[in-house]
Amino acid sequence: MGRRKLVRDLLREKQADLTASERKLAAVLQDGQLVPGLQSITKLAESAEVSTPTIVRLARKLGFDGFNDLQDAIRSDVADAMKQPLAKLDPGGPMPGGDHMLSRFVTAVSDNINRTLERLDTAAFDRVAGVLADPSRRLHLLGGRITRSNAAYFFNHLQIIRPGVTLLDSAPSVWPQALLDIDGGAVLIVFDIRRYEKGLEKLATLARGQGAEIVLFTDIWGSPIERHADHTFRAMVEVPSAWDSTLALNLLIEALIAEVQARRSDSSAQRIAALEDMIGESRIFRSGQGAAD
Amino acid sequence: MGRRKLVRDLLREKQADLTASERKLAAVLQDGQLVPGLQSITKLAESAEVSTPTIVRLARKLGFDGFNDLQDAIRSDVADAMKQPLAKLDPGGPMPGGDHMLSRFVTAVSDNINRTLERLDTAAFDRVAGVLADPSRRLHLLGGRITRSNAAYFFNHLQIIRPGVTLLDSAPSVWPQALLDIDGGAVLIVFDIRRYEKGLEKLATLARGQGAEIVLFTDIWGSPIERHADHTFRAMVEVPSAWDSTLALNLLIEALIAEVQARRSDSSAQRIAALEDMIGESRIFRSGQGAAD
DNA sequence: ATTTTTCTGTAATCTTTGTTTCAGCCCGAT
DNA sequence: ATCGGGCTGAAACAAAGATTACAGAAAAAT
Repeated sequence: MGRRKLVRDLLREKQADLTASERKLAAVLQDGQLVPGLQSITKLAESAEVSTPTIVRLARKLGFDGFNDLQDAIRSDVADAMKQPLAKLDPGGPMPGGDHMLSRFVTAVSDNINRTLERLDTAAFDRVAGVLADPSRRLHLLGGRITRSNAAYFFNHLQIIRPGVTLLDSAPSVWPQALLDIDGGAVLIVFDIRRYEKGLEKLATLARGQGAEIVLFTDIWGSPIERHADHTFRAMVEVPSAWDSTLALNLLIEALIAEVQARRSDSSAQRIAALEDMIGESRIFRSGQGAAD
Repeated sequence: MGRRKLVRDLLREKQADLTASERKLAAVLQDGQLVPGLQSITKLAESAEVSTPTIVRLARKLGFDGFNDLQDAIRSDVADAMKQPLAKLDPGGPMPGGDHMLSRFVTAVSDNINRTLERLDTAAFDRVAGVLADPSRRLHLLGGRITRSNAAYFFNHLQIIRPGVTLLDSAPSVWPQALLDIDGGAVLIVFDIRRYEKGLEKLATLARGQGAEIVLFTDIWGSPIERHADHTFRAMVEVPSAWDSTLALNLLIEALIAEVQARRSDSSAQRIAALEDMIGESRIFRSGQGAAD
C-alpha cells in the first residue's frame, strides 16, 4: 500500500497555490510542527487569525476530504514522529519465515521491553537501587508460583553482592517465621503477576504493617499489592503464547543487579573474591563424589 | 511560573489509584506517547475499548477539569516533545539520557538477542521442541550456580504442560540417585554458562553414557559439555555489568515453552484445567495458617 | 469607473462531541 | 446465599464542532 504523503511535504509543495490567509494558516501549522492542527477547527482558526472556512479550504487544497481528514493525517504524522524506539530490536525477524514461533516471539518481546521502559520512572529505579545497595537494610525476596524463579535469580546475585539477603521459601507455612525478621529497616521485594496470588498480598500487608518497605514487580494490570507498595515496577508480559513472558521483568532485575553492583563495587569485590575462593575450596569437598580431578 | 506536571508523569504517579479499565486506557495513551489522546473522546474510547465516561473519570483523577482540559495538556506536552527530537529518556532522570544504566543495558541486551537469534538454527529449535513435546520422553533439567533459576523457570512451565519433568536438585550429592532415572528415553536439559562448572559436565557425561539425549544451553564461548550435547543453544550474555545476562537464554526458554505448549495444546489444556482446580482447592488448605480471611 | 474575478468571513445548518445520570454488574465480605 | 460497594457502559442531553451557502470586500481587468 503506497504510503500517503506527509502533511508537512504537502504544505511545502502546494505553498505556491495558496492564498494569503491560507498561507497565514500554513505558517502557523509549520511553526508548530503541525501540532496546532490538532486543536478544534475553531481554536485553530483563532490561533491563525483566519476563519474556519479558510481552514476547510486549505484542507481540500491539500487533497483531503475536509478538516477531520486533514487532522487524522496530522495525528498520524505526529504519532510517527513521536515514536523513536529506545533500542530497536530487530523486528523484521532474524529468519525468513515471518510466522515462525521465534519470529513472532521476538517481535512481542521487543515490544514488551520498549513499552516497559517507556513506562518506567528512572528516578524510581535509582531510588530502589539505592535502597538495595544499602547494606544496613535487610532484603527479603518473595515470588509467586511462576515468578519464584525470578526472585531466585535476583536473590542469587544480590546475595553475592551484599549481605543480609533472604529468599522466602515458597511454602506459605513458613512465612510466619520469616515475618519475625521483617521489621522497620527491612525491604520486601515481591513478584506478583497474574494470576495474582492472595497469599503474597497477605504477606505484603503484614510486612508493611511491621514497617517494611515494599518493592513490587508486577505486570501492567496491577497486582492488588500495588496499594501497599512503596515502589512498583510494571512490566509488559504478553506474548503469543498461553503463558506470560517475564523477560521484561528479568531485564529490570538484571539492570538493578548491575546498578546495585556498580554502587557497591568496592565492597562487593571482596565478597566476590571470597566467594571465588570458597568455590575453589569446594572442589576439594566435591572430589569425593564423582567429579574426580 | 511553576510548570504543570507532564501528563506522562501524572499517568505514572497515579497508576496505583486507577481501576482496571482506566489502566487499559492509560496503557493505550502511554503506548502511543499520548498521541491517541488527541483524537475525539469517542475515537479514543474505541481505541482503548472503554467507554467515554471512563475517559472523563481518568481525566478527573489526573487532576484535570474534563477531557478537553486533559487534551489541552496532552497537546501542549506533545508540542514540547516535538521541539526536541532527541530527548528520549526520562528528563526526570538524574543523568543525561545516554549513559544511564538502563539505557546502556537495553542496548546491550537488544544486541545480545539479535546476535543470539542470528546464530540460532530454527530447524534445531523445532527439533528440540519436538523432543520436549513428546510425553514419552522423560525430561530432567539441570542448572549451574546462576542458571539454576533459569532451569527452574523452564521446569515450572514444562511441568504444567506435560508429565514426566524433573528438576535436578542443586546439591551434587543427590545427583547419583537422579542418574538412576536417566536412561535411553530420557532427555537432560543442561544450563552451563561461564564460569563453567565441572560438576555439570560430569553429570552430562554420565547421563550421555546411559543413553540420554542432551540439550545444552550455554554462551557463545562454549561450555565443555558441547562435546556431549545432541543439541546446543548458544546465547550472548555480555552486558555492561560485572555479571552476565541470561536474558537471551530466557528468550529461548520462553519461545520453547510457547512452541511446546502449542504442539500439545489439546492435551495440556486438561492438565492446566486440573491444575487450576487444585489451586482453587488449595485455598481450603491454606486457610488455616495465618492468612485468615 | 465599471465589471469581473477572486478571496474571505458571517451566519445558519447539521453533525459530532463531551458530560451527566443511572442501572446493571462483578467481586468480596458477611 | 445474600448483601453492599465500587466499577462500568448505555442512553440522554446540552454544547461545540465542522460544513455549507451566501454576501461583502478586495483586487484585477477592461
